[in-house]
Amino acid sequence: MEYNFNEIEANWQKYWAENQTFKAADGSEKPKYYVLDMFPYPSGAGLHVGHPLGYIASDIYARYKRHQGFNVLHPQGYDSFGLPAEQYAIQTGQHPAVTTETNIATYRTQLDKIGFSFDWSREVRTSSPEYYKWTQWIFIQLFDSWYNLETDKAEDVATLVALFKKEGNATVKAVADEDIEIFTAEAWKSYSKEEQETILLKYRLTYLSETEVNWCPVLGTVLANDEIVNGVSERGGHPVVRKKMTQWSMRISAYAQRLLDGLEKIDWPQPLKDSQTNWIGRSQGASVTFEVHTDAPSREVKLSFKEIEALKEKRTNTSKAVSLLWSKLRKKKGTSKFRANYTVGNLVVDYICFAKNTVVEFEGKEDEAERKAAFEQEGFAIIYVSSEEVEKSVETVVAKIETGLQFAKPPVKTEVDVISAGEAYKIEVFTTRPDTIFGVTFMTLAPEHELVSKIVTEAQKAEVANYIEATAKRSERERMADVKTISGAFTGAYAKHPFTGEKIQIWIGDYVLASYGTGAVMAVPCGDQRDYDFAKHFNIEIKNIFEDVDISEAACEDKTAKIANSDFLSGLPVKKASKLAIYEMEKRGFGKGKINYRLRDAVFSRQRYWGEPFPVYYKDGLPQMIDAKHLPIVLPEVEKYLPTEGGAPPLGRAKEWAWDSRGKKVVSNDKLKNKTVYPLELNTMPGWAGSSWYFNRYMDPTNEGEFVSKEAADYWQDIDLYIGGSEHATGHLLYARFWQKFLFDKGHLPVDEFAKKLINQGMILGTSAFVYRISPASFGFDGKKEEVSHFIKANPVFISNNLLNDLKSSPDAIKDFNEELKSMLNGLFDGKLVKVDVRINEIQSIHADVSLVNNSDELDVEGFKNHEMNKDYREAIFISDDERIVYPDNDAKYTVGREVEKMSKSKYNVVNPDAICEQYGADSLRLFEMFLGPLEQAKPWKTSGISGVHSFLKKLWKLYFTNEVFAVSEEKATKDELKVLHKTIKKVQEDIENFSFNTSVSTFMIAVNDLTALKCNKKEILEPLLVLISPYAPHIAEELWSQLGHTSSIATASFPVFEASHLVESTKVYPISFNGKMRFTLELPLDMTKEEIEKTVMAHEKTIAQLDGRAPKKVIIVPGKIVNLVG
RNA sequence: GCCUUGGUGGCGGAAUUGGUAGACGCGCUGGAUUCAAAAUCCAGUUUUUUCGGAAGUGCGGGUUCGAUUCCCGCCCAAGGUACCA
Repeated sequence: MEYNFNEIEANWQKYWAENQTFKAADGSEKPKYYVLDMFPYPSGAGLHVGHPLGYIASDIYARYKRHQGFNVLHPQGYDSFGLPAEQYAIQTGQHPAVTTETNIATYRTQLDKIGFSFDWSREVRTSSPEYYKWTQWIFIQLFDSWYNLETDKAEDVATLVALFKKEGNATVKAVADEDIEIFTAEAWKSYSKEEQETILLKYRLTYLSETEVNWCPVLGTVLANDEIVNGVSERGGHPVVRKKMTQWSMRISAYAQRLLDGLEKIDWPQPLKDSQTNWIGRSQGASVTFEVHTDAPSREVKLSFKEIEALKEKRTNTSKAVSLLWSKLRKKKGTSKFRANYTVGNLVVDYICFAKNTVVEFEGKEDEAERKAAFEQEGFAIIYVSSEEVEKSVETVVAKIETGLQFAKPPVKTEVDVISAGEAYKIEVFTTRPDTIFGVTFMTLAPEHELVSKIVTEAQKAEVANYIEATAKRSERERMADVKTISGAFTGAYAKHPFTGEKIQIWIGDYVLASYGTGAVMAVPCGDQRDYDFAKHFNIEIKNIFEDVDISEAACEDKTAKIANSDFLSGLPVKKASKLAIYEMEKRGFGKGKINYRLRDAVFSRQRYWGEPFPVYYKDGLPQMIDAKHLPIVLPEVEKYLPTEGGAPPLGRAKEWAWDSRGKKVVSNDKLKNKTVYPLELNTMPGWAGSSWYFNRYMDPTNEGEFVSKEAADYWQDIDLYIGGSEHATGHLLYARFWQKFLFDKGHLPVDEFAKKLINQGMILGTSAFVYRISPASFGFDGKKEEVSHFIKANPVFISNNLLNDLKSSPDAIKDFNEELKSMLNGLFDGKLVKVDVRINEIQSIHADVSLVNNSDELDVEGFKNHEMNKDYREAIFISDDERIVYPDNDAKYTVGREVEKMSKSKYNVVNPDAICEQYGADSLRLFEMFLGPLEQAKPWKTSGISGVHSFLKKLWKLYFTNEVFAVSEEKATKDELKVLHKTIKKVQEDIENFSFNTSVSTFMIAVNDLTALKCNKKEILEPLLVLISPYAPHIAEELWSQLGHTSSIATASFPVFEASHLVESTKVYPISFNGKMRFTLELPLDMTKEEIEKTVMAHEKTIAQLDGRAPKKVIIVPGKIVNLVG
């Protein structure tokens, strides 16, 4: 009987579908195992051989786990919202749902042909309303939650409101917007509902905000950072600009630390973990606040930091009163704002109010008279208070100060400006090197920094404005490409060094990014190369604060250098100095330890049609959630899929897109004039919304009451093995982890990481084929110009790859070839050709369809000429390797050039799995894809190799047949046969568990070769062999299994058990090596002692020959392994 | 630049904790079978060689009786990331 794979495979695929062989049972007694592939986006192009690679691997694992007795969940579905269907809709008017449906059908047919053991009863599609109902529900949950840093998890907004009611927001530790104002419980209660809502929006895990987004005008939508490559859109390569828009955002930054920590407990590939780690970008350091002087201050501090400290120490024993009074004064705002411990001249005042030019001093200092004179000279009024009166009644003292202030003069502006501290600006910076604070010699702000316009001096205004304009003009892309050029402008303003009080110039420069940290840096030129370059370029002071380090050429970024010239930090190593610096900053109130993350909140709005609608309507400009029981809010119909003329998203075209809050349903826009009808959100959700939780839906795919039931989630828990591409590292895989953690926090899921183990399958690359066209300019014709160009156009000349390589190798070869070619072509061109001058660098490479090339790289020339994409080459002339013109009736061969590239339609290197299944069978395809190489590695596809695995299957088949008749013997297996079987069991089991599928294919080949050589047809061997092979080649295994007389699927058989006893040997073929090099082998009994081995080896003739009379210095014998003689 | 992964025949790739480098397959060469082709089977296939052997896993060192494997320094390729303070 023939191995008729087409028939066998079709039969078994039908059997599996009809019998639901791979349906996963809920709540089974068996242990669970969840194997998942990243679900595909069903594109119009269908599958190519690269797509199933991961699916085959996971299928092998799933089938293996079933043989091991696990209840395996191995589902599949479609990530069916997406841009291509929408763009197709824009071009053709075809509804994306229709396109998607068609594409899914194609995918399903293709997938079915490969024989996957998917449980299709659990299929999900992100674009189906039954599914996105729950995506919308999760969105509402996020809206209803805030992140409590106290408990370090997401909580219901109700708990936040309760806190506000009780104690205001000063004590609440939450991840929230930056611009939160502090309010008391009373204030909260007094706010209107709208005001309260506006405040709450700043705390919610999904929130509306005016965000600068990546707007792509051509696509008419916002793009995520990972959708932009080199400054242009990933899809289509269109330009991208920054634009401010009101958008939904996800507060993923709240989870930055937990996303980082979680990586430690999951078994994911290191490169993937690393890219998530980099993406989150945690850096530890300090945030430091610098005060700004808008011009050179007259009251420049002349004291060193130590002196100031000494002065403070000297103050009379009033600390209790001092702090008590400060606790009241510090709360004052506006023109009666006070500062403590500020310096005026050489003195440290107790409190100072710059707006009113008044100082408040405690009585009883020994140098009181001196101080009084000094303050008055500087133009300050003085209010004296005593410790006793403060301790008696601090309120009275505050009242007294307030009265005093009323009579105080406003500050006099003198020629040299005073510190305008009443309107003092503060610049907050983030640094990872607080230890280098004494090396700060200037500050740099991003040109977009909001303070720039406020602090710039008159004199510098023009220059700064020019610079800002120049940088704004340059696109993000240009700025990135041009890293070398140093540019910047001086603002004219100065900051005060918080420790030394020294004047520090404030610059702006585009090397500082507005989007990272605070958009401002403290520049330490001696310790940071960019600051160093900037300082050198603009001639700014570079202060060396490192011990014994030469910084005349470059900054010292070495973290082992000791700090010097840094007051109290001098002599300390980096780590200690950092800690101490932070400690001091915190003590003095201008800085604190801080952890900064690069991870930004994720923009969640897309101006597209084909995505999940938001369950949101707007009332008085504030977003309102639609109650969960009215979900799903179904995507409305539109007549066109483009943005509206007014620039609103496509949903702005929908006629039925308003929410009737009384009727609780979506109604026509006409009803908007009614009081209870409100406009619905026009944006849709991004592609990652649906894919961030789908793995949980497979656990309970048809549940209408919950996104997943508690029982299902408790049973299935998480994915045990997740297989997919590494391109999702910072997109899908990060967002999905975020949602999982959120849903875990809210008690909806039992685990906070969704996939225990993840494997990235490598990409299968295409092997493109090239033909080489000689440039038309190489030919000279005798005739009119038009005739010439016509000739060249009609008759392109191609030379073969081998010929091209010959020509490349020597200039003489080209000369000869020119003559040869001229005479050859003149035969065709009636002698009109007068000149041939081939230039190698002008030869054009053109992709040829790989299906036209055979295994020896020879092109089907006629096929190429008739290919639908090669209309211009119908009359082309092909020159073969041996310099002949290729005709169908001669045997001249044209070889193509080969290059490995990404598989893509435009490169004509796509190989379709259907054709392979048709020609060799699905089992061959499956084996071959695994045999290509290690799963995680990128590897080129070469169809030629498939014959190897195909003939292996034929050999396997033959083992079960004698003279074309199925014949398996019941006889007992021999020792040798059992050895082959058990060697195979051991190796295959190890390989599967290590995901080393390529090596198990060769193990099967060895086994079948060995058994063929042994002429083995024993059931005892051949039956378990089928179970071993069935995960890889399930169709042939099922067929032979049933021929053996089994009535149930081989999927129910248990995996053969390895018995070591079959592999026990009595002898060992020892490699005998000399100085570590194997020279010959010697078979010796394993029970020989070291001494006996040495004696036998030394007596051997080859040993004597090798040693050539010398005695070995040393003899190393590892029994059972090796003998090594050292000479 | 930084991070990660890799570098082994003509090609895809094996080599489990340091112990016979090149398994298995493709391709190629020769042979058998055939009217012929396909299919199938057999032998050979790292390089070099004076046919004894010798060299050999990107390069240069090191540890070891012994290194593709471990350590140090470099080169190259692929992927990620980027004025990240």
